[in-house]
Amino acid sequence: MKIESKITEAVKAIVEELYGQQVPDKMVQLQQTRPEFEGQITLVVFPFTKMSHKAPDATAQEIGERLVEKLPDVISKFNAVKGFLNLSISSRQWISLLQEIESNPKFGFVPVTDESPLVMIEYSSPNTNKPLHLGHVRNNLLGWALAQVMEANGNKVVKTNIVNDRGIHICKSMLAWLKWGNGETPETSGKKGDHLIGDYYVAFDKHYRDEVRELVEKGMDEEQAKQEAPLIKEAHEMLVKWEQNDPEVRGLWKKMNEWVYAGFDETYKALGVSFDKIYYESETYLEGKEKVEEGLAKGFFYRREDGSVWADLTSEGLDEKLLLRSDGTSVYMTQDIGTAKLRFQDYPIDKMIYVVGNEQNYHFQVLSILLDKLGFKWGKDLVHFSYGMVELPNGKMKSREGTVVDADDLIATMIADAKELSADKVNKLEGITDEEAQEIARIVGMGALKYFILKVDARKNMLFNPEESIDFNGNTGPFIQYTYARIRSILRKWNDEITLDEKAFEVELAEKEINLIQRLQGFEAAVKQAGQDYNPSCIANYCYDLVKEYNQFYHDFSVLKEEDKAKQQVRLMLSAAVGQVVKNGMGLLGIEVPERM
RNA sequence: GGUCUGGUAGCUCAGUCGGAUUAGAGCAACAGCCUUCUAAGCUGUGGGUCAUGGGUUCGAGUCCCAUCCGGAUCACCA
Repeated sequence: MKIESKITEAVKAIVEELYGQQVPDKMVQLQQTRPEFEGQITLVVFPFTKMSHKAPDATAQEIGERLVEKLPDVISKFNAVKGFLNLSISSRQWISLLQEIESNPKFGFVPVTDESPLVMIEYSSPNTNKPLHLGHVRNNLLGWALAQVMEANGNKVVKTNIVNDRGIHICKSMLAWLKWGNGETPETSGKKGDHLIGDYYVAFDKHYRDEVRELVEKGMDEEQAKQEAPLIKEAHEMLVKWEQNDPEVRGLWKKMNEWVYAGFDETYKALGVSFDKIYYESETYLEGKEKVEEGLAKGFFYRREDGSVWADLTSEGLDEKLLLRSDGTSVYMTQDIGTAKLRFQDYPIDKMIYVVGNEQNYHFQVLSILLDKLGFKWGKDLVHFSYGMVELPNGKMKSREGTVVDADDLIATMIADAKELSADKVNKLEGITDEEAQEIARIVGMGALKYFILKVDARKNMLFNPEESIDFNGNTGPFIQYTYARIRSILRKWNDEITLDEKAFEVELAEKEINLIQRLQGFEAAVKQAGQDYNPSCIANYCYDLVKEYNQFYHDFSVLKEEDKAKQQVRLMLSAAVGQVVKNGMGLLGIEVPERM
């Protein structure tokens, strides 16, 4: 049993004895004692002063005396400062706690059982007309990390992806390829499939803008020119053919999408993300209509004179929302309803989490209400895991202006940088093969990228400076990985020494060591909080704080050889436990930790 | 304009449920530390009106209200 739980229970009993009142757990506020005071755990007694009718310090004194009587093995002494009751915990307690942490490889995780709720997480959700960029990277990393966190909190997790594989944007790429592609394929061009298609999308846009400009020069209104340009008309014709299942168009569409998927798979693999179930919009986009008709029949929605179907959400404080166009075709919202329907057929979903940018906050607010009205039990409290945009120093990323950061380029750059950096430190890594060096560079480069993105609060917009932002010093992934590698190095040399005997329990622990154990214990809370707030960033910051504290401690470690055996064992155990927790924490973020670097 | 969201050091970011006369990291600047398990590290110095004003209370960066500034969104686009 955790030390804090023991204390919490004892305090509750004492308060009842002394003041005759039962108090809830959360009224017993325990925190780490400030370094300038004696003790390790502090009870905040202010909440109890109203019951005791005594001054804060008198109340603290009173509770302290009873605590020592009640838990003599746990609390060695106490002191009261104002309303703060500082408790000194015996070394024996700390060391057995350490032992618990070290011996449990799943420390901090709640096991998943048959009764666990099923959480579905949708993330990534790319369009198939262009390669992934930095914004997608943030989405993918957050989605993956969140899936890990939810699982660590004892949920069954299904990771899903809805691929937007149809629509006018795909037709643009297809058309451009037909016109100017000369049958180019990923094989003949040597380009990754998604980049190849992306290039044709750009080509379309360029020619299209030329056409629009020409029309405007001839005196046409710009809005009209955008509608009338031959290329866009042709693209629309292609879309109509696609919807009519024209074999030729469908064949081309299929072929080009396969190229894109092959490209995406490479990027996903490099990012270390995967999915349990992929949905394609081409297969789900018609599904929503049925549900809308159902809602119409039940009177949730209404039809206007022109035939379009709307939901009136003004009573919810929102606007009216279009669900079916006047020509009967579906819109974005309808498709999401359809996808929800299919998903619920496939899985007994208890909770649905959508990892989608904050630009769609309104959309998901509406979707939640609509799904609820349509009878999805998880609709009302679906979670829109809404993350902020990634900004560049000169503003936002805009594909049209060429200010996007391509995911594949970024990954390659990070790994190359890591390799270059480690080349300077090559003296440390004598005797490793090129393959090993490459693998370490991959782990470190990706670690830097992932940590950089995940350490920031997901909700906030973040700034990404390609030149300066990613650093391998300071609060970074490599710093944490480096510490892990050093711990592994220590353990490789000393591993046999970790066999805690009875004598070790008598070791007097230094302040720093106790702080570290307390921090290790805090991992559980960090995981729990990340699950509650749907926010992986607190895990990242936890890992950093832990490693930072360990690193400071590490400098006193050199006396190890001269220390007595028992103290060595405790310290090695402490290192092992830190390594373990770091590995668990980074694992939740999808960041690998290297054995050496 | 309505709704949502953010504002903490020159820059990028933490800050748990409201807790301790002194709000933390990193980067950048300056000064130290490599015969001892990895210096991608450690130690020190300087740098703050927690946007502004009010309120709630034993106590506010944290909660409430107002104001200022930024961002998103409010399509028969996805």
